[in-house]
Amino acid sequence: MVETTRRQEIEDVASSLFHEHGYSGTSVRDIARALDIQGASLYAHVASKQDLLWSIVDGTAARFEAAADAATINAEPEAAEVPAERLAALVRAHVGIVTDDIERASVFIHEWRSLSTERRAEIAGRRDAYEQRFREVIADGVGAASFAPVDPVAAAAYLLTALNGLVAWYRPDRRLDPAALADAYVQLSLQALDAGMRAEVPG
Amino acid sequence: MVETTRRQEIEDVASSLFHEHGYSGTSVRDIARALDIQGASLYAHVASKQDLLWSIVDGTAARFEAAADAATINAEPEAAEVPAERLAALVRAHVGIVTDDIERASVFIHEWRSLSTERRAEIAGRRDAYEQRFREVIADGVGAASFAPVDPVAAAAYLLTALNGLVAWYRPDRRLDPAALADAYVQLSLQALDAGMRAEVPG
DNA sequence: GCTGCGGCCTAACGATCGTTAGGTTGGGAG
DNA sequence: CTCCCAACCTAACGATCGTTAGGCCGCAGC
Repeated sequence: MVETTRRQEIEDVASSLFHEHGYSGTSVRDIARALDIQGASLYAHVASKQDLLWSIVDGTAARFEAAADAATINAEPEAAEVPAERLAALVRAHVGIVTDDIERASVFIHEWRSLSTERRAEIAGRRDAYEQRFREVIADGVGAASFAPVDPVAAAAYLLTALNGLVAWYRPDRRLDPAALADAYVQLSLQALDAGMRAEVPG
Repeated sequence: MVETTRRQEIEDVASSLFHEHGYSGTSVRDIARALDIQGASLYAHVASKQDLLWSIVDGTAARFEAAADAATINAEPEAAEVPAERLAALVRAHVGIVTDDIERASVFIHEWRSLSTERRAEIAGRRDAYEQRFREVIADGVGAASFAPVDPVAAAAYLLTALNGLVAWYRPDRRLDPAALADAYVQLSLQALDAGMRAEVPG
């Protein structure tokens, strides 16, 4: 059986509602109603509505970061030197986190702006550091002429917003399961940088 | 001199605030404060807060549709048959509308979910029809083997969310003006479908 | 059998929400 | 000079907001 604490249930329900109606579009009483309890009863488990948002955003940020860490480390040593391989691993990791829990990912991607000033600043920094990983791989690939010459900042933003856009349309179904989706998104992302044949015909 | 009605001013201010804090995160009194008037005074110009959102969303939807119409018509006749050219025109038109008024575009892209049920349904339909244009061009290109074999639904969603993602990060500056940005985004989008060399080496 | 406690309750607080009602002002048209 | 009308005002409405205070209940451990 699955051990699910009440706090986790609350965060699940909150993620779902924040995903559907946004943070300011969701009231504490809305969350409570979905759990069949009174609004005030939530405060036995949660310090504030902000605290709830922070738990979801911070936890999801950590999962993105951990997945990116794993993607850059676990590859075979020689693959770590090929920009296309490194980028493919980053894209696959990102898509994996998104499809694994669309609602939490959506809250992280869209609702972090509703955080308090200091927390919003922290998340902004962590997001920038995360995006920097993409910029560096792209810049490496451009430098090695295995990618087409593109502005790494614009290209990284292009790729990441495309991946994040998944939360706006993807729903798990049989026609396109998460594995096939990840394959398609890796293919599109590598091709966007004109990777693939370039690596084989240098000069 | 520019003829600016009070109603337009209000919509400008509302677009800016909806863009920054979201529809439910913005109060009528917030909008009024930015105009240096009282909240209740807004109702001399606006039927309701929802009406304001609808004006912005509906108007921006119309601008996207008109730009896509123009992009598919005004090209030279022979270019209209080349999927890569048609897609490039669609991408350039879309990026143009976004960069021309980031705030309104952002409200259209993100806040249409806050519309009332019937209006949300209408916009959902128009968005789907708009996305369908991308799907058809992609399917044509795949069928003609000028694009790599990809799922047109996933590819169209990938492209459109990448373009829409502009509102999350792009700010007009000198380093990357709208024209250069559009060029970069057209390049990335065409390459994502592996267009370009394929058209030259058929079979 | 008592204690502790997680989990939930009702009642209420001050603030803010979208919106309505009714009145005042200033400048342009007849 | 008079009239009109867009633009804005103050005051207030009922509803809902996030949150606090204080109490009740059932169950596990000593």
